[in-house]
Amino acid sequence: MARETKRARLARMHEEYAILCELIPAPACALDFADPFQLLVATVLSAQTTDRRVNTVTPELFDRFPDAATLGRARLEEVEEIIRPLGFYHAKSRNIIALAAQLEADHGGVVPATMDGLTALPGVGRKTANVVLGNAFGIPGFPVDTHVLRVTGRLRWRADWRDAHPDPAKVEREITACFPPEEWTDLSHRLILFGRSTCHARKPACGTCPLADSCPSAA
DNA sequence: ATCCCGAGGG
DNA sequence: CCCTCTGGAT
Repeated sequence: MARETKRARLARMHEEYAILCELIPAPACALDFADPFQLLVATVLSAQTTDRRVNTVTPELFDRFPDAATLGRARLEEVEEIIRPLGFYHAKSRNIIALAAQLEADHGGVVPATMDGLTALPGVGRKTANVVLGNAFGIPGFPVDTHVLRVTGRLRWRADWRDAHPDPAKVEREITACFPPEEWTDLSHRLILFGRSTCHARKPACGTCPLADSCPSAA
């Protein structure tokens, strides 16, 4: 196959995104918290876990520790007990307590609506920050997680698709340059769901994949 | 077995 | 660049 021109690749990206929009009808955020603080904590907890399981522990967690002031002063063991089913519970408990304490100290418990403010908090990287910015504040962002890295690589949506360990921030810049800001959050979400449901890490379901026709990596 | 909407640390 | 943190669902 001849080398794809930049223009052709951009057209393919938009076509494939349109197909994903049909494939995944409801792009609602699974972590649906109106309160930015609770969304932030829930998003931190969702690392290496499913949103469904996070939602099983958050009612009790936020019933006891509804805000930064209370969670920041929580006993470690008490938090551990509540979030134990998530796995990584020891590290995560320390993380969210430290996060809440820092948030209380630096911002009076109010979640900052900026990338710099969010990523300065312990346990918050660009991925988490972008999720919070998008879902709590309506600020366009493109969360890049392992699914997004894998899927954009396989689809060759980025120039460095050969790189086994791409820089997430670089991927974020590269992909957002190809879509209007109002589509970033939705695009990321759909790529993640697509990666989970079809474009698996080890055994991608190319046989039933709706993008197989145009995917350069399809088996 | 395989995977789960990461981030910090060495 | 690697590693670790962890339990539950499928």
